[in-house]
Amino acid sequence: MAQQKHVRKQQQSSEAVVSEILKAAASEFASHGFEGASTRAIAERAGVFQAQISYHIGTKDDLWHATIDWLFERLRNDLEQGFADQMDQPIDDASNAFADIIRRHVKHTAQHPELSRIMSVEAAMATERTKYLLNNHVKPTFAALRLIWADVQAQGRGRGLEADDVFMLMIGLAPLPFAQGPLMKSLVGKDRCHADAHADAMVKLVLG
Amino acid sequence: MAQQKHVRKQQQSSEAVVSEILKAAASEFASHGFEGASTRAIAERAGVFQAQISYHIGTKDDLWHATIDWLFERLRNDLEQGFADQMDQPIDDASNAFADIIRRHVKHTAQHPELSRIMSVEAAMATERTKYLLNNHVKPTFAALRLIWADVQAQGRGRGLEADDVFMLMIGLAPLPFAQGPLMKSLVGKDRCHADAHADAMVKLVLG
DNA sequence: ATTTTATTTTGTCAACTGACAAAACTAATG
DNA sequence: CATTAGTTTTGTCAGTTGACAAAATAAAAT
Repeated sequence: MAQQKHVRKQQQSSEAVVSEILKAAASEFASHGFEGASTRAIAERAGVFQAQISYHIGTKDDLWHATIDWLFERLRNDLEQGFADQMDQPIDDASNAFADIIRRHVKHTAQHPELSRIMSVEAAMATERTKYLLNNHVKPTFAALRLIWADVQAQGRGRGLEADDVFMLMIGLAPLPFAQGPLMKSLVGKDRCHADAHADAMVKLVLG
Repeated sequence: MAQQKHVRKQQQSSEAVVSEILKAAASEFASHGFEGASTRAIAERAGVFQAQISYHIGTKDDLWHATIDWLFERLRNDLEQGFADQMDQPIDDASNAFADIIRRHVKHTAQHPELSRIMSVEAAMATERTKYLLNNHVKPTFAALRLIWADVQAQGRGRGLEADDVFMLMIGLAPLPFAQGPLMKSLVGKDRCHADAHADAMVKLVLG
């Protein structure tokens, strides 16, 4: 029973450690919710000590906020290009631009379902965390989308849907096959869980 | 500091106690997930002692299963009438029958959002609990719906949607304004969170 | 009225949780 | 090299958790 002391790891850059922690935290928060996730499990998954979370980030609450910021930044980076394309030709073909955004969004939730999962867990609760999510990330993002959707409507496209309807579809329907994969895969045809197919279905539903 | 001893409660029927516990459990599981919910909080909310959960129901896992069974039974009771109507006139007007089911379902999720919340939390995880949910409740329910949807399609209705698409809409979209109320109410117009309006929107989306 | 059964109430336990202090170590700085 | 700052590792703490045993009480059965 030789007490195998931890061999001290080659010291990584601080950012690398933080990044590992955030990645692990996203995963754990997504699976178990804020209260069900344990900082110890997060640390273990990240391959670091629990105390390193305190050191690099702070409390569990701090960790949650840092994780959310990180996840939304990644989402924004993925959507950004769609927005940029739209800015170049604001009047021209808004519905194509919007279709592109939907596709990017679906693709993103397929590759990174954690954010959607965390949101759906938190959205039920009306805590300070929900407010943070809403005010700092969701509202600003949708404010931008609203402008584009107005252009879509001005083109006579969008099947008479209001912007709010579209938001609900994007929040609720886009991530469904991925964020709730284990349930969906057994319930519906698994082709429905492929990102491209689902994106096409979404575009068709929203834009006709 | 007179130690205020608990005055023993007038003994209730066993079923009444169990029912209080299940109601409280649904609420807590919905808000905090399986692992985040504590049996102590559930007991307190139900107005009973923690040990009474062990006595009447068993472990936390037993409690979760009992809660799910209870919630699904209530859902089935609410949908049942729609099914029954459909059975009486199997060929006649399937799309009206389906619209009725959608409306009942939306209404139910509005009045009792707990089940949808629990499902969306569990669906992410692929645990034994997810399997239980799926095999014992979700699959059987949707098997029945599938038959009716086939009739709808035979009538040339249903906007070309496949049964799987409709399931996804019902699982993901129907509960959205209620199960994720705190987020939705601040994001979209709050009229969108009224059961009837949302039911109409759902019917329109699915049946045109 | 006495015994038996059903339920409630109190109390305890080991395991786990978030937080942090202190020590040990590494890498940069002078 | 000596010092300092940055980071990792170990260890500890009070509070919470699920589970259950034991005692106390109520209701039912005899």
